[in-house]
Amino acid sequence: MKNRLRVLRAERRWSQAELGDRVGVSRQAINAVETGKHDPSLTLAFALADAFGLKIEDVFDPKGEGA
Amino acid sequence: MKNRLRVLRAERRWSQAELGDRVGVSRQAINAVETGKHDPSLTLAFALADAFGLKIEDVFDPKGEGA
DNA sequence: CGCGCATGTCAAGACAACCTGACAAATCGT
DNA sequence: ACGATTTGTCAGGTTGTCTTGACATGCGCG
Repeated sequence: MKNRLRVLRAERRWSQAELGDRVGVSRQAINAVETGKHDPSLTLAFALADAFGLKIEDVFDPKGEGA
Repeated sequence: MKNRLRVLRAERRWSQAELGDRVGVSRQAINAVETGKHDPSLTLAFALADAFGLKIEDVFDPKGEGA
């Protein structure tokens, strides 16, 4: 599962810790998703998309090019 | 996490087992998501949305009214 | 009635997604 | 150079997602 967290976060100048606070998870959880170690839960994926004002499909990519 | 699986499945006349086959999980996993016992993984959520030709946001609702 | 199919549910287990707490290394501002 | 922040990572533990296998129920069909 690819994601655009690092870019989206950089655009807003948010640290991993700040994003974690905003969506209600630990900074380690953000790091693990961002570096591809975990896939997020659906709940967390919704929270992350919402934090950036985007759709899940605009943040996460299940493969390479889908939509 | 609410979802429209039962309706979408009924529209296509698919059993839980058939949907499970289509997305690559057991029928019990489909049942558990459909009856609200589990939230699906993000990977499964993408697979389910894809099976219906919809976006995740059109199948799952994190609460009541979001987008 | 007897059969097949769909659904709901339980149990036991494997593994993934989270947590807290800690430590090291790179970067940034002053 | 120094201190503060950020990121990456590890350990150990809890909870959630999914698996197989099993059993009961309801429903339509012959």
